[in-house]
Amino acid sequence: MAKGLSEREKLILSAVIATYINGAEPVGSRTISKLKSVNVSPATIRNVMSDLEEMGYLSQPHVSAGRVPTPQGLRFYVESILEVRELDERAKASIRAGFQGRQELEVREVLKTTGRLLSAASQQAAVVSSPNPEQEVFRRMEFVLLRPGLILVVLVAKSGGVQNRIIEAEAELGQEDLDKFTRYLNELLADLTLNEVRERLEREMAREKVRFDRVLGRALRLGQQALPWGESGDVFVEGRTNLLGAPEFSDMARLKAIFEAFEERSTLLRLLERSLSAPGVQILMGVEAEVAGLAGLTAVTASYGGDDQPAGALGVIGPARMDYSKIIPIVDYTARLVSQILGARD
Amino acid sequence: MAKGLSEREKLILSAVIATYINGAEPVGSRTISKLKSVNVSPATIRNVMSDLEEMGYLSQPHVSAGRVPTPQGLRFYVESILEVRELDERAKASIRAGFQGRQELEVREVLKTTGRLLSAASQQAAVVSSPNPEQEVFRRMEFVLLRPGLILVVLVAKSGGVQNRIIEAEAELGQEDLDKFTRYLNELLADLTLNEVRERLEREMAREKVRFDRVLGRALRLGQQALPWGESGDVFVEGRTNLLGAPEFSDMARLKAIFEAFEERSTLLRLLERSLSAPGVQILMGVEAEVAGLAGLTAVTASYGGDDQPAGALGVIGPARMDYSKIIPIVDYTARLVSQILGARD
DNA sequence: CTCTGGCACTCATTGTTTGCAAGTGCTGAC
DNA sequence: GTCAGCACTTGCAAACAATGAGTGCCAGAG
Repeated sequence: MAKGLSEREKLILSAVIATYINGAEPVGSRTISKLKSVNVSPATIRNVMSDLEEMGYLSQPHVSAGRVPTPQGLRFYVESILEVRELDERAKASIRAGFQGRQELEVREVLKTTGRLLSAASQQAAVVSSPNPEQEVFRRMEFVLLRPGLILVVLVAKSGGVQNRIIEAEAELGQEDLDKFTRYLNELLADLTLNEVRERLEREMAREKVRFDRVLGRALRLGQQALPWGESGDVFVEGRTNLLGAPEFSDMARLKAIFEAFEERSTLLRLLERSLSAPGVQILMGVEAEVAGLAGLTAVTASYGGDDQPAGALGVIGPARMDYSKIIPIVDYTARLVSQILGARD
Repeated sequence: MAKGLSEREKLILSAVIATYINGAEPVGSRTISKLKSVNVSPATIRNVMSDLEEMGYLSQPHVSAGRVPTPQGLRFYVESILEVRELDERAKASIRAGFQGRQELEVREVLKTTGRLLSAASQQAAVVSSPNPEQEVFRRMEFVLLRPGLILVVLVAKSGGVQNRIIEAEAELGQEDLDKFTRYLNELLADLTLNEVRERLEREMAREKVRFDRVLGRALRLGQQALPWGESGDVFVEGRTNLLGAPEFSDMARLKAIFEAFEERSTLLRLLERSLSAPGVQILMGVEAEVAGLAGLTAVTASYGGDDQPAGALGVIGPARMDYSKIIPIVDYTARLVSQILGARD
């Protein structure tokens, strides 16, 4: 990317962006010249700004307004100029504190808490996806008879994640049968990933068919019914109200579109999945290409879980105009923390 | 309540309210006089309106604007004039259809679906509270060892409701011990309500102390830890975006207050709890007294579960200006439907 | 006694004009 | 290359008039 910016140009681009970030208004040359880090006259700044505009990093809403960074300008700023400092200890402590006493919670609760902390720390909306069920390691499966023909299955992963579902079955099965099934399946499937569980069930069913063992066959069939087949994971969204303050969302129609986009779990999920492939913090600017309603917003995301095999992802969504130098380390730190908390369970 | 309204006054009050409901704007005498159900001149209507204003049922935003119903006017209308017709079969069918194939879902899923259907049918925000855990009937309890000292407890109610939590325990407990506990407790607690479970556990603990049986004592202690102590139920909120369309929420600050109020589960819960005591549909107008952020909104709620012993409540929250003749039967029908679906499991 | 047409009056709203402030681009001097 | 100065553009706010919706009241008809 065009490293061809002079130090002065970088300085002024940063200044414009920084000022824009906490003002949400076009910034003019005079404003910049008054900053103490800048020691040139407004006229000079105008010249530089004009150059930057030609390069596509700034733009003017109208002729006699100040400049506003373009998405491209922001991207360049984030990638080439911004230096991400470590999160200061106080902020870290405050995030950690939010998890205090929560280590013993169920995975879903941990992720919800994560969302809350993330949105509180960033003052933006936060999204957290639940771990990919395919990678979970089987811990235990339990059948509970609710009434004849209706069975509650509880599937526990090693991470502490729990999935419940209710399935139908032959009416004559009693709780004792189910207990037998439970013991059999738990033995058979111990310590496999869900993918392996699936395979193992298939294999065993083929085998049982040969041996013609009715009881075990039934158990295996129930086991199969209980698995989450191609079910996509959950997404937790927290802190949407943080977006309501921002002046760029004073337009009702737009706001509505944004909130509706947040209801669409599947698109959010796809958005988060993008950051599973790469390590570290990812920044998606102007999410417009992907998600209709989120046009003009920016997502800062990171994956959690193992670096090699990430389980899920989390992130922050807000106006393109957000304080990246603060938010990037927040997302980064939170992702590490979540990895650590969930990781401690394996 | 002042039944002292003449037929004509009632007619005009209804007309004003009906017009206001789908216009959101002050309505004037001429507008009313043009309705075909009204056969008097604007001047007469003005006189009547003036009387109604004196009685506190209408008010004028400013001298030369039309009239707007006051909360008192709306209340009178709903209580004394409005006749709630049965929901038409098509609307019923459409709600029922939403539950199709969902009967087998876990309680939480049923309630979430309920919220979605309710908000879709009413075009307002919907709230649904989960059944009061105290009244649930114990079905089964299961301990799963996640790692030494950390135990996942799965508590299944007869209704199919599941509660998971993770508790700490002595590190030396193995899964076999836990299985023993499970069998013992499930036997001991079968078919009790959670309240009774609590008592039973206390009693048994006192007894075991005398008998000094370490193992069973431990089991009982674990059982106690697993119970939801004074945990308030969940509230599901759906369809908040429906509120974004309404013109009365174009004010940003107000909107923010409203959305923040929706985040406050406990206040919503308190709101819903009010309708547990009375049967049928309840209407809370201008929820302001109770919940700060929801000022000027109206809640239409009903309880579900048994009539004598309601389990939870659900409702719709929207601007005071909502189509009560449509919404009341929707809430009513949905509540019955949910009662039926969840009831079928006992 | 009730209803209604007519009329004067009140105000929010809308459109227009005008002045102001912010900001730019350009030019010419250092 | 830097910068002061100046002419020019444009959004925005204030001021003002015109518009129109709606009311209250009065006097006359039924």
